[in-house]
Amino acid sequence: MNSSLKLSNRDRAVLMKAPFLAGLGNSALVRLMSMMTISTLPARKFVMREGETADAFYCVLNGYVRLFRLSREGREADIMVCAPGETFAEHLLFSNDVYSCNAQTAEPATLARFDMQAVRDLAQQDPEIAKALISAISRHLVGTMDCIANDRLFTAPQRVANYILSRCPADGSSASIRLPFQKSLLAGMLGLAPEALSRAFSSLRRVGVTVRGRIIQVGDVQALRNI
Amino acid sequence: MNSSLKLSNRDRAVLMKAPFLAGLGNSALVRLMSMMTISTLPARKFVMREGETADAFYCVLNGYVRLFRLSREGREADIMVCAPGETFAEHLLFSNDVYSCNAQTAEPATLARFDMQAVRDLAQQDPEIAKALISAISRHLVGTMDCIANDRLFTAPQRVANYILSRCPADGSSASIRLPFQKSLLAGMLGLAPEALSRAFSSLRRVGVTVRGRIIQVGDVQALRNI
DNA sequence: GGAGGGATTTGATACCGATCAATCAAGACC
DNA sequence: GGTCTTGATTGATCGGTATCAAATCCCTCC
Repeated sequence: MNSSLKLSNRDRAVLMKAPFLAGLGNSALVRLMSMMTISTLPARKFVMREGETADAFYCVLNGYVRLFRLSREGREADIMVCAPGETFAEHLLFSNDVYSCNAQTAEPATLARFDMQAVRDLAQQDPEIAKALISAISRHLVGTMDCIANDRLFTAPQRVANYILSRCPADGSSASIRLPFQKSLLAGMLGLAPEALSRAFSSLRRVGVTVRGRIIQVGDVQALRNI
Repeated sequence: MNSSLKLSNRDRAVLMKAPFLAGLGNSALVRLMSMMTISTLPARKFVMREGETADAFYCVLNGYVRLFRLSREGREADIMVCAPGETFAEHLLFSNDVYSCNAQTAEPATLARFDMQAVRDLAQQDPEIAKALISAISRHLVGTMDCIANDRLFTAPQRVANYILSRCPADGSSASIRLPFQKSLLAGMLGLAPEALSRAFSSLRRVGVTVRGRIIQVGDVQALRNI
């Protein structure tokens, strides 16, 4: 792990466009950015562990981070996957608690780390930052509620179709998208074993979905909506 | 539906202890309470519907409210059940959006209604209220994350055992609890069909769980933890 | 461009929970 | 207290997904 205070231009651009920071004025932005630290991590590196005291939250600048919980027998359940621009664990800011899940990089990743105590103090003073926090946490809540509904309402092929559609341009009859990560990560996001994801893809062939490596081609977007 | 500005003493006590309001100082409290409206609703009454513009959020004062989403075929998936003292839909405060799920009273209920625009204005001025919102939304996020992990890690009997344990005093070898609502509501909360809940209860008999009506008796709390 | 190794796919099987149908218990209401 | 409606249980069956094992693919690194 390499830790520094300096941002690459690419990472800086991601950070400035991150939902958490995007709406902020210059002074709030400077104050937040002056207290953060940047670190570059290898794949499969733990960023936080269930039960540790929650003294920081993070913003993903590059790569993907997987939040998951472990059962007693060691089985893993993904709770959320964070893409570049997304924050995680910021909802523990005012709870003075421990992390309730593990976070692990799914691939080499760059993260910005924010000290809880420092941001807590800022948020108390600056209503703009408080609002940014509300927005970020609200966004996550919407995501997890969607996730519960998807898990409970839809089968594996339907969840996969929903995911593909969410990454397709809304218009057009055919589309081609590229997965930004491994299929096993997508499987976890959708609450599936990798084998089940694979079978779901192949069952979508009959509605015109072709998969080769990370490339997914959709023959008829509208047909996919009806699955 | 009966709408009024007046609170019963009982409802007032619930409101004052609600996590959302509990930490507030007197002036914030007065301002919030002066803008809310109280309504008493019969069972199975819709409070909000998926797709409607989100112009209010609510705090449950009495009864239970079920948040759920519908599939195209009309199947329902519960996303969250709100008990007295809990708020819902407050996470849409800064998103200017539509409700993303339906809310229905599970039994006769009393709710406090807060106008989004009015609270939004208050939250911008009063950091105390902003903090209360962060806490309320964060609490919900923790709940939904737990829900995802439970769904994905545990079988029906395990989820039921977890629920029972969450309502048992931590110490003691035996315990007796009373469900505060119908079993069908509990089934929905746990992502189960009512039949599956029933079977889960009966499978827990062999670890000393006895169910009669709404009364659940646990012979050995520790044994239940190992399931 | 080719080898090596991890990721993905495919097949066989088992388990879990949904669904449908029928019975049973329990409140609610008069 | 008896009827009547609604909620809960039980049984039988089916579909969906996990799991384990083996084969294959793809990507990365040289």
